[in-house]
Amino acid sequence: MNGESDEPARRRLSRAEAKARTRALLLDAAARVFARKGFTGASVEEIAETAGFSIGALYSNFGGKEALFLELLSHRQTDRIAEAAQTLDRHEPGTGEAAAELGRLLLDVADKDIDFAPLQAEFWLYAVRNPDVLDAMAANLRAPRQALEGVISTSLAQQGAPAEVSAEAVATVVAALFGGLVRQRRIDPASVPEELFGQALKWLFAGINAGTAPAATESE
Amino acid sequence: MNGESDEPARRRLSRAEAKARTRALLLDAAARVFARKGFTGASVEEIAETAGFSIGALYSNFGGKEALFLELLSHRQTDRIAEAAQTLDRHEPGTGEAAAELGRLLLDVADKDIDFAPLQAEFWLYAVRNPDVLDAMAANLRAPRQALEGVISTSLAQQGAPAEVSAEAVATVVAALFGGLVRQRRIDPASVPEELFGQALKWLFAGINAGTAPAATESE
DNA sequence: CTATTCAGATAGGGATCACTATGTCAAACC
DNA sequence: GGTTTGACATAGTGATCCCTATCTGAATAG
Repeated sequence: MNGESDEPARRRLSRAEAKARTRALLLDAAARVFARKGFTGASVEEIAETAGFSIGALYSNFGGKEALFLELLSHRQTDRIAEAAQTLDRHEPGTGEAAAELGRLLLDVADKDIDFAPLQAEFWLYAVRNPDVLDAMAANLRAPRQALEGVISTSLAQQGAPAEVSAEAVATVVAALFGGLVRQRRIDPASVPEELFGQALKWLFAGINAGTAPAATESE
Repeated sequence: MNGESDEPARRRLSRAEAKARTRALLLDAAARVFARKGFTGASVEEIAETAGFSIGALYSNFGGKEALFLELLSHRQTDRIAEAAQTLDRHEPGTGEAAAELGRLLLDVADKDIDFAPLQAEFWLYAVRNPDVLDAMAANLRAPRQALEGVISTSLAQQGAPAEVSAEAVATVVAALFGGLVRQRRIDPASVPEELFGQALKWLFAGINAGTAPAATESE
């Protein structure tokens, strides 16, 4: 956009910089307020106030409450899944290291980032209630899901898992388990100790490999 | 068609019977509307109208919108978990029969009972946002969770699983996986085929049994 | 049959909400 | 330096919502 912007020491923010900053602050505030009050429960006034701006600033940067929410839905949805994929990439799954690190990740998501899970739940509810948004959401999720799938596919090959085992299926199971455990931990933390997620993954991968040799009752 | 329990041949409903009927109809309508619009998004007018009554009828039977919601939260929360436990009780887990039946149960919950998962999500969000309700919800979930735990405990013993494996942990994993897969199927049905839940459980239980012999790096 | 009770209907009040019209002041431009 | 532009603030509007006060008519009681 700008051709001659090489000035390092700029004390005052330019117009575009200031606008970008307010946009980002409004998005952060919106994420917090939507997570705490829900989409319908959140008011644009509270969002603007939380960000330190007025309602006018919000409507100057976004089309409205729904547009602001959809912006979050599109861009803040999938960070944590990619994180899990990277963690699995660094260590081989089925080992104690990967299990321990994934346990820590689950605690981070469930306990530290307390707005994350409720916001995801709001996204899911909104998508389920608005079919057009649902398609967009499924499309957004496909990329990080495939990243996870790739990592899992590699691991399965390394471990000598049966060829019939679909990496996509395993990725879906891992993601569903992660989300389910995060939610359960918010209700009853004691029932989801730090090691549980890693332990479950150990069981899962061990079971996949164990399925190679023995004659199963079913042929699929 | 008359109830033979009390007075035979009563064509008109007594006062108490009519009131109980109205209450039940209002609760059904509330479950539908809350699931489709969310707690804040649902209006008492729409709930009353859906049930075929007026706003006055609603306030004559319940303390208000929140009381109505909490009544649902307390009584309609845990039916499906108990169902899963019964299914697991009829067949041994790890077998094809149990897997197939649980797959069918998941499809029922995800596809047929389209209001179930959104309503559960609303319950979860409300509980997360209201700590006192959260405790009550955790207490409500404990009973069916222990039923599931009991079934799993028996199965683990039958299969000769390692003694260190906690039935509570496995029950938590199974429940979290179930919920996670139901939600994922609502977003992208193709990614959660009918057999996936049963397949994942097969893997899980096979992995638990496989874990008997080898020396694990961790021990707790 | 008359009186009483009460489930449910109706109407309205007070508050909140999303959004808009308009104003203001500093940055960008000539 | 004067003009224009545009980011953000302020005030107001119509709609909606939860809840309450009041009313009606039928089921119960005497």
